[in-house]
Amino acid sequence: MKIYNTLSKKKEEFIPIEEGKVRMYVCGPTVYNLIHIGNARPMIVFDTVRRYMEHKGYAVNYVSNFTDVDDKIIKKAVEEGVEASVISTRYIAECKKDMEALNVKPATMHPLATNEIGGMLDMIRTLMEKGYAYQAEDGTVYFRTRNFREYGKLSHKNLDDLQGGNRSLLVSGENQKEDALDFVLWKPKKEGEPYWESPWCEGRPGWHIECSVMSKRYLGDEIDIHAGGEDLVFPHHENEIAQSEAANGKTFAKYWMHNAFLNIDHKKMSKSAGNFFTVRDIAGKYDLQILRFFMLSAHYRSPLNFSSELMEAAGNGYGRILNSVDNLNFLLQNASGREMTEEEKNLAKELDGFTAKFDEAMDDDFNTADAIAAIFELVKFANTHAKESSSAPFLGALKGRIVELSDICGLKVEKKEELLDGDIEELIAQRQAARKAKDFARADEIREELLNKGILLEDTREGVKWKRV
RNA sequence: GGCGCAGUAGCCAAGUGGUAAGGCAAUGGUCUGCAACACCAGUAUCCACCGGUUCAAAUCCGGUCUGCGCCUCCA
Repeated sequence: MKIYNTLSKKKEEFIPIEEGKVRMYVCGPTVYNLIHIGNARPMIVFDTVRRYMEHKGYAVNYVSNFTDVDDKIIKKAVEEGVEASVISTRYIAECKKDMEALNVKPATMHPLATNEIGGMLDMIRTLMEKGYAYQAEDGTVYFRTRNFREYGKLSHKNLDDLQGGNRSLLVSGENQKEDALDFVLWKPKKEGEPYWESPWCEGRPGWHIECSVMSKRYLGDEIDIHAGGEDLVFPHHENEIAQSEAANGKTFAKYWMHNAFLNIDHKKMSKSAGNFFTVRDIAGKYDLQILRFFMLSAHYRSPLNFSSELMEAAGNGYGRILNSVDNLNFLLQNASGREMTEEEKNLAKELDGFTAKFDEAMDDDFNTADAIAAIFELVKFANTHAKESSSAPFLGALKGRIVELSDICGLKVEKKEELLDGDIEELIAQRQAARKAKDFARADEIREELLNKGILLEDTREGVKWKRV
């Protein structure tokens, strides 16, 4: 299995630190509002990475935080006149609802920054003892960036270039810093803000320290994979590396994975530009499984544009898979339980070819677009070979394989059993009678009536099928 | 200004040295009372443009144009 590592800018063979186990940390959202569809991309992508690794037999310890102390949360709390924790608790609950609807598995552990303050104080203390941090007059604790020799190794930036780019910082009043590149580990509280006691001042942690601490606590000093959106490469992940490696004296993470952005009108989403959708907005218009399918239909390291046209197309494509499974279920209802014929046995053997293509795609840095192509080829194979006369074991094998591969992508392809209302069954029977009597006008009238109730009829060789639309 | 990514059919999107996957849309056909679903068929002599390397390039190198991202909170 190969993974593109931002650190080396190359695809590298994945070798876990501990055989059979994967320790993985994914930076989670700041919970000051409903999550937007851009937040959903890393959730979906890295959930799929996790599912594939589990499919390959790894025990994955997957940790993803919620940042629940932050300026934006405090601002919202002030606006509503409530405690910051009221805001964060509310949006963590809403985020979990969205994740479930996206079929994103809960992490092994979802730590909260505010529960980890003690660990942050310990790490900051260690950094100060080692000379990597210092306290300014106002109590702020800064990381001494120049002391970490490898600073810039992830984002491939040169310290002097950064110095130039940040020139404005030097004159913006942060002159208590020794160096413009230094970043905050701990900052003093402002009036009305949540705060914690510390050896330096009553205050709260900087943004970067929480991930270093939570990763260390739940996964250890060295982990296999650290992941997040590409905008986190600098400064967030770069700073995490500096803090963790300076404090622990060990390599922080072996593989760094970053997803590209989800764009709207080929531009990054932003509230000010007005091109901004929450996951909840989209859920009102589409099944969120379609959003998941849409995101996996492109490579995670490529920018992906979002539009209603593309969602329609994705919905149609995803519907093709659902339709195939639905058809197999329909055939299975009356299929013979006899053994597979020789011909069926030979066809069943071909199923492994689709799995091989799927695995090959996923092994190559999680090429979900290619993996989904393999599922489509499998769907076509199933549609071509599944017949009314097929045996139940054969049909079951076809369906099982589609469901298995789709499930690795986190795509639900089997509809729940739904019972028809007695009225609707009666209408279908009336339409069949009308058709038999060649009263097609009446038959079409009934079909139209059912369509208006959201029931779409299909007359197949095997009988009348229906589905909700 | 510095660093980096991308440009493949109407649309989306794989493919990174050996002669263009897959999906959506559209067309013709089979099936159907008609539809829908499904299946079959054809559909890019060519991968932004210009030059170069090679027996061979969409794939490597150089340049041009265009779009985007990071350097500041951000998935």
